[in-house]
Amino acid sequence: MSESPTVLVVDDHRDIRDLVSRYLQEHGIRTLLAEGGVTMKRQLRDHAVDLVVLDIMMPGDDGLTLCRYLREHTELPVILLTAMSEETDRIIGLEMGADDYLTKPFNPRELLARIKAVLRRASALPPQRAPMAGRNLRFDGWTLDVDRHQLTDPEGVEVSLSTAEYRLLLAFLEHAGRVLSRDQLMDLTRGREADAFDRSIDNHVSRLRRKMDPDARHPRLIKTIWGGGYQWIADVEGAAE
Amino acid sequence: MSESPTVLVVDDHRDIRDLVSRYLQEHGIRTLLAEGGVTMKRQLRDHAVDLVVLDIMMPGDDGLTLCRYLREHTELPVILLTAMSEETDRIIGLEMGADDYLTKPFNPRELLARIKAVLRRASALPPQRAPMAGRNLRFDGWTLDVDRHQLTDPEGVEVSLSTAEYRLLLAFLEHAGRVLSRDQLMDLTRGREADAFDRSIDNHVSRLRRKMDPDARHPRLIKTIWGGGYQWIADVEGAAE
DNA sequence: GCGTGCCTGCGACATTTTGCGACAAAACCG
DNA sequence: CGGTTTTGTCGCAAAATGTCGCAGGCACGC
Repeated sequence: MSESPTVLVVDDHRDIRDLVSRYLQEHGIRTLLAEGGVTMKRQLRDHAVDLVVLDIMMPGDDGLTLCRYLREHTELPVILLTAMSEETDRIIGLEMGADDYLTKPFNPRELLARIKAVLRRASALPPQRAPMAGRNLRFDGWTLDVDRHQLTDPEGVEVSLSTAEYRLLLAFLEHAGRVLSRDQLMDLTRGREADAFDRSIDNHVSRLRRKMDPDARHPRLIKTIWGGGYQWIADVEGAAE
Repeated sequence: MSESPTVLVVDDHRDIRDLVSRYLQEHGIRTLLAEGGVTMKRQLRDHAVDLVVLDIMMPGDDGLTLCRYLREHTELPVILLTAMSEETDRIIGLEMGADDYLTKPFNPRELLARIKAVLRRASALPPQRAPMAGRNLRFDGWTLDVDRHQLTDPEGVEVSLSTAEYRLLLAFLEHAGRVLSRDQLMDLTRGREADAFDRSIDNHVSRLRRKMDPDARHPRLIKTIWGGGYQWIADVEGAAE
């Protein structure tokens, strides 16, 4: 999904389709469009779709009918667009099992954030929590006490980590050697909603490096994979993998 | 659960679903809805649900049947909604293992309070087994005499604790190593309802730290988990876990 | 009943952690 | 080499936490 997910936008208003489509494409998401149920089904038949954005207020086959259709015939996640006041629609939509909804008028950025959040959840890394507990992890002279959230540098000095820094470090250690995208790191550290322009992972990596890996030219611990994310490059003793 | 718990509301009356859903969402709880058993099961299949609110008076698969289904197929906590006079249903419901019930007409605020209470309980902890009694707990040089509620510092000097401080300390010792949310700590120390802006736990932690763990930078006993709560990080001898 | 002292919760303010915009620096692309 | 994309990092503001002082409540002794 980090690649380029495909989203099918179903809405009878051309201007909305265009707006959404353009915005999503500008942010690395492939879009397919449909103005109603017939086109939607053809698109689904002809293309590999990762997620459907569905306006619930449409003539003909209305949105709820299509939502039910999607539920019954596919496994696709669905995000509904509902008119501001149509609480009822929203509620029915949630009953039908939509994964999220957005009320119109909506902020495209908000839509993108929801899309990414839903897709991230679908492609999350297998967690591997249990084996870590009760261990000390060692790498390049450093020691991380997993129970105490306590980090010790090669000279034995304790270095305090904030919660987010600790989680990020642990995510790296649990997946040492693997290239982790920002989305994956976001998932591993919180599962929080990622904004389109969320640079918080970069910030935390920066803060971690300042404490642990100050030579930016030749990182010994966290390597930047240009266009891909970050990678833990030091050997880790005591890790499960 | 501190995150944003998801509650599935199962009721055949749209107005009730509507009311409950809106109220809960306004207070930071995600809601999913179902008008009956079929939708309920689909929602459970498709989403991560933390708790189910179930109307017991429904046509078709009636509420008791669904409650039994939930008991047998899930570990989810259940709160029942019952009509005022249906004492029988209520009793049967509790016998079936519902975690709480509310009689209609109910106050949404009351429902929210019950939901929070049940979730707190559910997300916590092997309930305190009696074995603590009659023991002395030791950690980092300190000793807590559980029977006498008496604390002794590493030099053998007795340190007096107020009731709340003692309970808080015991809660930590009984769940050493675990991250405890403020809600959970509230439960463990009093079972009292946690207000949104209740900072009393923070205060008690602060007071405990002043007596026992004065170096805020490098706590040896109680660590703050930002956005999560507190965690006892010292080894405890004599504890059950 | 009345004062005294301790416990407790709350408001208020200080401090820390986080996330985000902005812009500089680096990497990539021809 | 210039132009574009991606990343590094700074500063700021919002959110969460730490902590102080105060006031109400309660127990106790007079």
